[in-house]
Amino acid sequence: MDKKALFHKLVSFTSSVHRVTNELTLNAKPDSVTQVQYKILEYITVNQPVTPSDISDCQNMSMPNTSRELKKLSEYGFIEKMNDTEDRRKQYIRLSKAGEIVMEEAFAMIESRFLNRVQKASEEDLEDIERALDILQTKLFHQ
Amino acid sequence: MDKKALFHKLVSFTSSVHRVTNELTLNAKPDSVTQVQYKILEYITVNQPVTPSDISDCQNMSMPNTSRELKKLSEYGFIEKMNDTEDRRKQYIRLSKAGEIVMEEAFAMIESRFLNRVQKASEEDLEDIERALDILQTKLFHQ
DNA sequence: CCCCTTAATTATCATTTGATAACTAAATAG
DNA sequence: CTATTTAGTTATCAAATGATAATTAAGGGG
Repeated sequence: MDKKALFHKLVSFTSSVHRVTNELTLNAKPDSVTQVQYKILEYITVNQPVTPSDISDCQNMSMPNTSRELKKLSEYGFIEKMNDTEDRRKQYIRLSKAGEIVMEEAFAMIESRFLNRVQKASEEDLEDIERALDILQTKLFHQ
Repeated sequence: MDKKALFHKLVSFTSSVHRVTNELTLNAKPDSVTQVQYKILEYITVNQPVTPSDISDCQNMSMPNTSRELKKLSEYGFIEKMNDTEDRRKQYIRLSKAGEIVMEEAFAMIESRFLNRVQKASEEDLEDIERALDILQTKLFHQ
């Protein structure tokens, strides 16, 4: 296998993924939060509960900036902070009820655009897509 | 096929793609350009020649901002603008020699990280990956 | 020709994001 | 018990990005 060719295929693939992700999520984000804040909310939604350090690592932003954005999200009422009972330096962050509602709305919009995109796909196509997602997830985009 | 389940699979998949892309491209970008400028260079690299309007559409940034960043990239000597001979409003943009060198370096770094990531993959795995990329590209992330 | 549209530019301003230093408080190692 | 490390915060500044209005120049339809 020509790994160089595979690499180039990956490059144009990721570029497509980014473009389509942009299309699907366009304006899905509520106006009340910025792009970075939305990314944080998305991360929390999928991984909650998370600590500020987790967010800092995974979104690669510095702790001070992470802390600032979390403070805003907390002020807007989209997240809740809880202290760890064992290590009192740590916090656990979850979506609040309002945060859940906001993210459900965003995801509903994204989902409807996704459905639109696969509208014409046959049952077989969908199964191919699912298999392909699984393969790439486990063999290439793991961890 | 449960499309809702497929959608959720897609969500975590795209999140993985973004995470891995971040890992692979971390610090690959030359310090001389900003994140947005690098994204533009990447887009030009893969799709050249492109017009400012193409860039504006695909990176969804406004024309004024696109124009500003292209001007900077041009001043830095990374791109070249050529006029369309038929429609003299249009421009075609390509990487300059310097731009090619810079992007080759960036891609070399990304590629070596990619190779590292698929180091342990068998020949069969690689073929699976390639097939999966093709399937998703044509059936889901097309256009 | 005139009007409307398209492609791109310039200028300007507000907002977001990134980076850094200095700090508090709790845990942990010696 | 002290020193160091870890988790998180606050404040502040600089830079990057986004948004908008006004402009130039060319193409296209009537």
